[in-house]
Amino acid sequence: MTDSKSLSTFARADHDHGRCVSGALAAAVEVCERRGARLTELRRQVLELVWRSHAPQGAYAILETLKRRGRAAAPPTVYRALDFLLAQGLIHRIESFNAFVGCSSPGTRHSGHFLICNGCGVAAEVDNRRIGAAVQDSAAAVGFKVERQTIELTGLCPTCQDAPREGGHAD
Amino acid sequence: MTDSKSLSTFARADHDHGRCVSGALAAAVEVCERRGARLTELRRQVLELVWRSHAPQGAYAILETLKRRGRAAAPPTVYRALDFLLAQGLIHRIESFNAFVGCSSPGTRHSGHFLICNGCGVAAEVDNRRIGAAVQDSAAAVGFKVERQTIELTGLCPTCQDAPREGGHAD
DNA sequence: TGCTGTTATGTTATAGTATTGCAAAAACGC
DNA sequence: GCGTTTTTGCAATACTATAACATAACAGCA
Repeated sequence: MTDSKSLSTFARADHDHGRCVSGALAAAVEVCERRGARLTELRRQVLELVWRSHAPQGAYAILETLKRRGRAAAPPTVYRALDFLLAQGLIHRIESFNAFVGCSSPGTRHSGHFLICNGCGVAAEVDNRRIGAAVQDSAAAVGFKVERQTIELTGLCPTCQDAPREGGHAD
Repeated sequence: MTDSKSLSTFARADHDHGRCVSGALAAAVEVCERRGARLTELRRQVLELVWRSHAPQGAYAILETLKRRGRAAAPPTVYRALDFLLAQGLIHRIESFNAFVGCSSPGTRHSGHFLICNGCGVAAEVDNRRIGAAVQDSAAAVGFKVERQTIELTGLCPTCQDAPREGGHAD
């Protein structure tokens, strides 16, 4: 009996990740189209790299990969693309890791709450009304007006609890 | 009708901050004594500087102030002192600001949840059972074992809502 | 007191993360 | 096509954090 919903459950290593990526790209095209925002080739590539894994990716890791793929780039190039994607709600920033992860339900209204596994590095986005309600309540009690929520829970996912040494970092 | 408790409400600019500082230092002495941890002069100074304001302080700001007070220091000096204070639960790290703030109830069991004002920069620590419960619940629903919580809500404190342009950053 | 193991601090260098400022190029509206 | 706006390229620099090794301070004890 819970009203929590896992938007992207902890993916097993053997899941078909290609579908995650293509789904995310398709959703991004759709969202940007609807808003008249320009999903340029660079931005599309960066989004794809963020989605490379369910583990949050650092900006410089993305930069390196871009370069290896033949696209000359400097830090601002990547950060600007990331800023765009953040603004469109296509990715989230994980503050406690200085890294970025794909949004599992772009276009819908939600504040990202994350479960991040210390074993495999995967970040799962959850949407739980009770968290949002408790948070709003707590803030309202002291007259605080919330603009942005950063809720990041680190720990161990089910798989890594069972096999603490086998999880391996999902890169 | 709420079970939330503000550990350090949004302090008015005119509050007697000296009492905040001396109280925090006294509590730190007591906590360290009890645990056989060594609150050295350097660590005491750094703790005092973290408590300089209710706005989170960056490591390099602390470093600069230390230097200006005649204590030669390099980054590792400050970071090591901060690590010690974190380990003793005397300060908290605000991930979304890369900064540190004094713990308002050192020695007691709690996971720091913060309300951070974009106007004056002040961070207030709140302890709300419902947030903790909702969070645990949400994690348990997918079999996740939480080790650490990062909960940071940014927005506007009551004062800065009333006078959006007068708040001024509390340094 | 002096020895010794441990903890804390000093110091230099470097790694990692992010932004500023300005110039060139591409896309858009007309 | 032409002027405007947006995006990207590029170089420099700012900000945040740690590694590695040397020295100093401290605690317990012979």
